[in-house]
Parts: sequence; structure tokens; C-alpha cells
Amino acid sequence: MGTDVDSVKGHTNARADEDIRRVDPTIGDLIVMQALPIGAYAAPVSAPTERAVNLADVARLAGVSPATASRALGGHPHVAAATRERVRRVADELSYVVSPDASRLAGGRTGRVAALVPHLDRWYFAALLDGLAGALRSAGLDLLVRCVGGAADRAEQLQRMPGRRVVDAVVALAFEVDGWDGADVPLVTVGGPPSTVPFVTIDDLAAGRQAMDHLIHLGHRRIAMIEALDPDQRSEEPVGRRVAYEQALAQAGLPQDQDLVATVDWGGVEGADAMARLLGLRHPPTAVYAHSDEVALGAIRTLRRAGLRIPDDVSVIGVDDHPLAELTDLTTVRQPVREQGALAGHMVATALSGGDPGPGIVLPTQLVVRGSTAPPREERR
Amino acid sequence: MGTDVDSVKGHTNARADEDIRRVDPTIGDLIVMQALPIGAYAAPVSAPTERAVNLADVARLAGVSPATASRALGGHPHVAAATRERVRRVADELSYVVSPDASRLAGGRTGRVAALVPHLDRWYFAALLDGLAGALRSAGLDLLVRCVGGAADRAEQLQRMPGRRVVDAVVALAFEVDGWDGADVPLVTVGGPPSTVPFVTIDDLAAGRQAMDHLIHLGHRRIAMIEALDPDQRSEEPVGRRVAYEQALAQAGLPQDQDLVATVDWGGVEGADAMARLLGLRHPPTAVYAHSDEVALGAIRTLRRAGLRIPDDVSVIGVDDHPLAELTDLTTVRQPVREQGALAGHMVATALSGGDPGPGIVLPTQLVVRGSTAPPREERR
DNA sequence: GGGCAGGCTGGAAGCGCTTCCAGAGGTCAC
DNA sequence: GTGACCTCTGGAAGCGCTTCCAGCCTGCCC
Repeated sequence: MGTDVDSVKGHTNARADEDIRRVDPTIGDLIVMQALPIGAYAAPVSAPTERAVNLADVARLAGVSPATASRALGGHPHVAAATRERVRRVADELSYVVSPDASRLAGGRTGRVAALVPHLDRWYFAALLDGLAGALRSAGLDLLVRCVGGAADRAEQLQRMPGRRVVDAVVALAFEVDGWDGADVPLVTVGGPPSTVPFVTIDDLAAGRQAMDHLIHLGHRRIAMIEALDPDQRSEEPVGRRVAYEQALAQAGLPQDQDLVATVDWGGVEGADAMARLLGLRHPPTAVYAHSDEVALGAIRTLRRAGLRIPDDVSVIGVDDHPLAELTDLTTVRQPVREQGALAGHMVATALSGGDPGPGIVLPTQLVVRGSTAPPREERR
Repeated sequence: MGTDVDSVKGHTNARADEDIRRVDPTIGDLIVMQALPIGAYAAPVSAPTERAVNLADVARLAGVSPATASRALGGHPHVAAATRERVRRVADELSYVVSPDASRLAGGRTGRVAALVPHLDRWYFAALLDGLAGALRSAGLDLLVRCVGGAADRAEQLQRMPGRRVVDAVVALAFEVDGWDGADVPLVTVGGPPSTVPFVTIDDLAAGRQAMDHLIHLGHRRIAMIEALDPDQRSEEPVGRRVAYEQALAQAGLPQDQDLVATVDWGGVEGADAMARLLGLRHPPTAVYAHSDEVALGAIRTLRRAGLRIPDDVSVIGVDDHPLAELTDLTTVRQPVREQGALAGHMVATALSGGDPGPGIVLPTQLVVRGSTAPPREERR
């Protein structure tokens, strides 16, 4: 909604109000509370706060050298069990945590993995990230999230991960990685097309076929597709879900009609618009195969507003199995999103611990039949 | 090696398979593609890759000392304009980036901000995070995302941000911060209750009143509430949206009926269940005020399945203005989620640059009337 | 013209950690 | 009994950067 957050540049206090207002012009009056105490925090340069405990402290208290303490904590061999135990206990008591920065600097790991994500607030990406975060967390890794915008930005971000300075590894969410030369920084892609780097994804073509074959199997002969592409991610070659559409029609001996394919930017509202266009055709479709569930829901709104009933008049199928698909009784092709993220996380962890993450994983999808699809009303024609 | 990162927990390769399968038991057969080349990446210990350029390189090429180079790049005073220019140019050519780790270690900033988020895959949090990420990015800060689970985990995570070791600041997403003693690490909360630390939020009570007053204004007298709470975040005191319910009824002189309040865990399906319970009442409500849009959509499913029409038979209102609310024609109370995140990001940036982020900001909400609410059918009674 | 202020610059000391290297002490086989 | 060989531990050298402290040099005032 509203204004792009990124556009806001200035950060001085003087501009604060202005900034706030620029965030969303529709916000008239902000209520800024003034009276609350804000604690020590307000003073950036407060009294010299207690220095955080460091390895040396732990070592001293445990009666060993920093070297030994490091080894003990790091789980290295050649440390007497008793010593290790003692060091660990002291570290616990002091609630000591290694400084990733120092660790990294000294040749260790940063313990950090970057995720490059195009849209943070889309369910698909959020779920992917959720799975990824969980897996990384259980592997003791931190997640650094970087939003990437258009293709140029993406490429730049990818370039800007030079020699394990910032992170130990990178996960690219649902976009193609062209030239990756971060030789010593493992890269994993998830949700994108299979790649030369380790990947986790689904078979888009197969997923599309599941959707199309379902509609065809129900007896539909005039099937439209709403293809929704990321505005700044359109690539030359057609995506798998689109290929599936054509392939399925061809295989079923059904005619191809270019008018029945509406390509729009990704989004529910865009889906609604596309549906409106399709309804304007001389021979409107009896079924609609939408690129994703959100798009399908948009299409459904248009159909409802046009007084058409689902699935009686028109069948609609989506892809993803968005949590709201269940609530809206939408037939869809489920893809395991969270699991893809988790698997990517495991791959990264594996790679970082010196293992072989393998070339890639393709997870299966599954048709979930709900109430938005049914045989066409009129079998004639 | 092998143990490094994971050593703490024990993540040997041997367990990888097991882990993967544990991700989702329903995933029977993974298709693991075997034939793709995986590039240099497969070899964790490859040829000594080219060392990344560092400050010393830049300094040498620019013909100055590292000290001067640092000052020039850091924008410090007492550097001749020509020198600075030269250093900058060299740095550009070498596409040099400072190592945040080293920088931080030497007394500088990490340039990193942590976001503590309970549920990454819920729209609300994702949108919050999106706003936050944008603001941070434009301030040149990196976003570290930490998922926090239950209350205990939350407290622990909060404890575990000792003396600017990992991040420069922390943003807590939609939960209360009890004891924050990270004196030198600024903390900002967003989406939670107003706090003693700088916060960004909405007035939950007011939002609830907007929803309730709308229903009351339409003429509803038997209004139910579906209260959805985060399972591991339930607090003692009633939340604002619930208070609004009671307050609005009282003020309108309407009777309170505890049966009309269904409290469930957060979620669409839970909302559907709650609605089913409400429909089982002897006097079912003519309107439902749901804690959030997702919950409202769940309720709607139940109503539809019961053959009830919306809004003819029952009115439903949510809170949030989830993107799908528009598509499903759901009346709701909009809150600016992304903007809250962005503002929190600005506050953090302000605090980090030595400014005063102010005590807190409360953003206004707005009633958005769509097609899911209407006057009750029978004015009698 | 001498002296002094002040702008620029370089040297060097760490920040907190990992790891190489060396050494102490013990075990075991010859 | 002694050397070979471990296991365990400590010393010390950086990782790449910032910043304090000097020192140099210029410019300018008296």
C-alpha cells in the first residue's frame, strides 16, 4: 500500500515528522505519545556500561588459557573432559557467547547465512523464509535477510557477497542466479528453477499439469490461464506453469486460443483484472487455471461480482495451497513451501560443515480438490 | 573441522537424511536429481581463492596509510579533499567493502539490527518485517531475523543480545518486552503494547471500537466476538480488542453475554471452529467481530457451509486489512502494518546515529467498509 | 622572519577470537 | 630404562579495522 518505504531517505530527527507523514499520506493525524520514560536508552553515550564477558574472562575463571577455552567451547579434540566441562560451566554461568565478529575475523565462521528475497510480504516467500529460519536456527546459524528488488539489484546483491565477509553462505529465494562467482561462499537456491548450484524446488511443469489435467478430466474444454509474473523478474523463456497449460491442452487434443491466456503482474487484484478481461471474451472459459492461489482468489472476486457461481458456472484452480485456500474452499495444487525452505537450510548447514549438499532436490506437489472445481455445467458444445 | 558451526548441537552429516525426512513426514519420495554439475562449490577446501581486497590494499594503491584510508572512507574530518577522493576512487575500482566484523571489532558498528519475530509466515509479521527491512536498508543497516517461539524463548533471546556483540540494535515484533537490560543496545518494539522502550503501534482499543461501533451503528444487537490469541503469548490482562468489545456493548447499553465471546488460538481454521461454536448457541449472533481478518475468513467459511449468507444473514468484520480482505470483500479495520515496520526502522536508525527516537508512535486505524457487513435482517426483536 | 596553531598523515595498539607451534607430562613398547 | 608417541595445555601470531598519539608541514600572525 501507499508509498514505497525505501523512498524515505533522511534520518535526522528534524525530518522525522515529515518522514512519518510521507510513509502514508492517508494517515492524517499521528498520535505521538510524549510522556513515557525512555530509560537509559535515550543517552547514546551513557556511563561506561559493564564490558561484556569475553573468552579471556571465561578462561581466567576456569583457570585455563584462552586457547584452551576456545578449544573447549568449540568442541575441538585434545581437551581433557574435565577441563572442557569446567570451561563450559563457567561460560554458562557467565552466559558467555562468542563474538561472531571476532570469531569470523580469526578465521572462523560468521555463523550467518544471508537470504536474498524478492518480496518479504508475500505468503510464499514468508513461508519459505520461515522454513529456512527454522532449519538454520537448529543448525546454530543466524539468518540475515536482504530484500532484493529488480534484476539489477539482485545481480548486484549477489556480487556484493565478497569472500565470506558478511556471511558464510547465501540462499537465493525464488530467482535465478546467473553468474555466481563467490567461489568460497556456498550458494543454494530455493523455489527457483533448477540450477547449477544446489537447489530445492518443485517441478512447476508437473504442478501445472496436475491442475490442468484435473480441469480437463472434469470435462472442461475451454480453459483459461491467468499467468502472473513478477514485474521485475520476467524472463525470456516461458515458465513451467505456462508450458504445462499448453502441453496439457495439446495432449488432450484441445485447441489453443491465445485469448484465453491472460498474463499480468503478480497479485490478487491483477488476477481480478485478468478475470474481467477473460469474461469479456465472446466465448468465456468454463474453467480458469490461475498461476497462484492469490491470483485465483482475485479471479473469484470478479466472477462473484459478475454474478457467476463457483464452481457451477466457472471452475477455478490455483497453485500453492495458501493457508487461505482452505478457508475459501479453493481447489489447488499444493506445494510444500515451508519444507523447501527447511531443506535449503539443511543444505546450507551441510555445506558449511564440509558435507556435500548434493546437486538439488525436487519436491512433489499434490492436487487438493476442494469446492471451486466441478464439471462444466453444459456438457454440450 | 566438520564440527565447527554445528558443534554445539551436533549436526553431523550422518543425520542429514534423517533431518530431511523429519521435515515433513508426508513427503514420501524426494526426487533427488543427481546429474547436475555443482561447480567449485562442492569442494569445501578448494584452491586458495583470491583473497578479498582489504583496507590495506586500498591504502597501498592510493599511496596512503591504512589509517588515512580508514578516515577517508569513513568520512572523518582531517583528511585532505584530494586524498579522500583518491582513496574513494581506488576503493570503488576495487569494489572494496569494509568488513563489518573487523569494523565492529575495532570499536565501530556492526551495521546490523536484529528483529525478533514470533511467526514469520503470518501476513502481519511478514508485512511488518517488510517495512522494517526497507527502512533499515535505506539506512544502510542489515537485518538479522531471529524467530522466537514461546515466552521463555523470547525472554532468552532478549537476554542473549549482550553488549552489542551481534547487533547494534534490536526490534521486537509484536510482543511485550519485560526486562530489557541491554543498556547499550537500543530496543524498539513494534506492533506490541506501548512500552517503556520506544515503540510503534496502533491503538488496539480504538481499532476494536471502530469495528464494534460500525456493527452497532448498523443496528446489530447480538454481536459475537472471536478472540484469537497467540498460543504462546497469552498474557494476563485482556487485549485491547477485547476490551473494545465490552466497552462498546456497555456504552450502547447492550447486554453482555459471555457465550458470545469465543476465545481460540490464532488462525483461520480456529476461527472457523469458533464460529461453529457460536452457531450452536440458542440465540446465534447476527454479527461477528473477529480479532483479525484471517480469523474472520475462517468464520465466513463456517457460515457459508451452514448455508448462511453474508451479510444478509450474518455480518462479519475483521481487523488488519489483509490483502485478501479486499479480494474476499471483507469489511475490516485497516492498520498500517508495513508503515509500522518502516517507522520502527527509522527509529532504530535515528537512535543509532545518536538521535532521539522519541518515546513512541501510535498510528491511526481506519474502518474499511466492504460487503461483509450490513444491517441485521430482522429489525424486530 | 620566527614561532605557533592547526590541518594532514602515519605508526601502532588493540578489539576478541582461532589456530599454529611448542612444550610438559604421561604411557607404552622395546 | 629409555625413546617414541600421545594427550593436553599455553604462548603468540594474526584476522581487518578504528583510533589514539605523534609528528610533519604548511600558513599565518606578530
